Amino acid sequence: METEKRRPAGRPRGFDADEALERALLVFWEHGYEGASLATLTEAMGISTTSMYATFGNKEELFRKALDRYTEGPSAYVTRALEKPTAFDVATALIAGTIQTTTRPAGPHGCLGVQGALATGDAGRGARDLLIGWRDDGYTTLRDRFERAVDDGDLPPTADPALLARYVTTLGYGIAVQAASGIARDELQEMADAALRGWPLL
Amino acid sequence: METEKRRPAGRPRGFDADEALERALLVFWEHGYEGASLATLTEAMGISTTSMYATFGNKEELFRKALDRYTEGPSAYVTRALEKPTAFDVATALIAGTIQTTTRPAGPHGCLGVQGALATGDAGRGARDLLIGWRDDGYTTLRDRFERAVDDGDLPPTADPALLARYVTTLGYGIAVQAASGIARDELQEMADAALRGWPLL
DNA sequence: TGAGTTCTGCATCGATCGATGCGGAAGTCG
DNA sequence: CGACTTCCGCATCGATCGATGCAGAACTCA
Repeated sequence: METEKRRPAGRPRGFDADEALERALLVFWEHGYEGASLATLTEAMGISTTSMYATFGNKEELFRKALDRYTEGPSAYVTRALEKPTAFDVATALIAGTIQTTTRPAGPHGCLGVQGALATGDAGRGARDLLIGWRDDGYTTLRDRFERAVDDGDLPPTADPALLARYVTTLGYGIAVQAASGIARDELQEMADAALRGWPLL
Repeated sequence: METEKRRPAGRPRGFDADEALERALLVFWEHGYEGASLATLTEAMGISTTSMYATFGNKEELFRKALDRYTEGPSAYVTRALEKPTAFDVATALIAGTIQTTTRPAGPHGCLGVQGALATGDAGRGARDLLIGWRDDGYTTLRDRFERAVDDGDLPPTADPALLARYVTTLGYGIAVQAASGIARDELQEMADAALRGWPLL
């Protein structure tokens, strides 16, 4: 196979698409899908609307790609947390990661997966449904992880993986809302420590 | 004082302002501040934009009044919950009320105070800040209630009222997000029961 | 009845929304 | 070089945004 990177014919792109997407992600994260206008987005990305449409398709596709980048970037703590050895460690790392990510001193407060498009008009329905699916994927993955923990004997047989996953995600979404309101990181972490003290809620 | 209701001079209003506000509330609740256009609002209210502006001021004022109506209507369970005899009863009633209100079979799912304007553009900043204040008021009132519970000996002296209030509100916001995603009422209630099993988180 | 007040239907405002057409610039090829 | 491909700056599209001017309708007063 040709690993050789041949430059494609035609005029090369005058900007870094990855960096432009990162800028777009930050705008969507801070203002939400509907609150982020094309003008605001393209200005932050440093490109014209023409280049944006040529490179990313349209606003909804741009949002979709920004969400993917969010999942693999700021939200990568989720994947790492799921690999922790015990269910308790998973839950603890998940909540800690949520708090860290939603209260970064530099960068938007809150979670893109929550505030990106929670309630929208017709124009934002695509983004809203996309985020509903995104959140549901997170829940399902976490539930599966807890089911495995029951099978492994890490969690007692009486534990309810679906309930535990619902609890942890609920806590995470609630933290995201608190963070969007500007609540401090330390206060949220103290609360979260207490919230997981009764784990696994039996 | 004159209790006699004199009809004001001039042409009387051709619609019920209270009912129009209720309709507007439902639209804001479902689509959020930015997602609710004037056209959508006035169509649901059954009046013209002229009448809307004459009666309610502008879109932001309309939202403000809709939020007040929300507080005294669908969200009135908060006031009732705070009057419960014990802190545990307060927390339980608060969460149960949240679940009931955010998952009404008829009517929008979720909480206006959360999804009304969580992340917005410049145009929605007023509504966003209004809701931040609304949520903060709820937190403060709840914290005060828990402080009273400590003073009364209802909660142990080691209990942290601020932490408990932060926990209950976080749970409530998380439930609101789950409800906006369409999660069923029963599942949320089971989860909430388990979440309050460790009360008061010591 | 006539003066004064208020409400409403219609038309429309400038601004912004997301999205596109076009022609020239900037490259890779033979 | 000349042919071909791609990208970008500029202008602009129709639709919708929130908001208003105006004239007449509908009412209370004296």
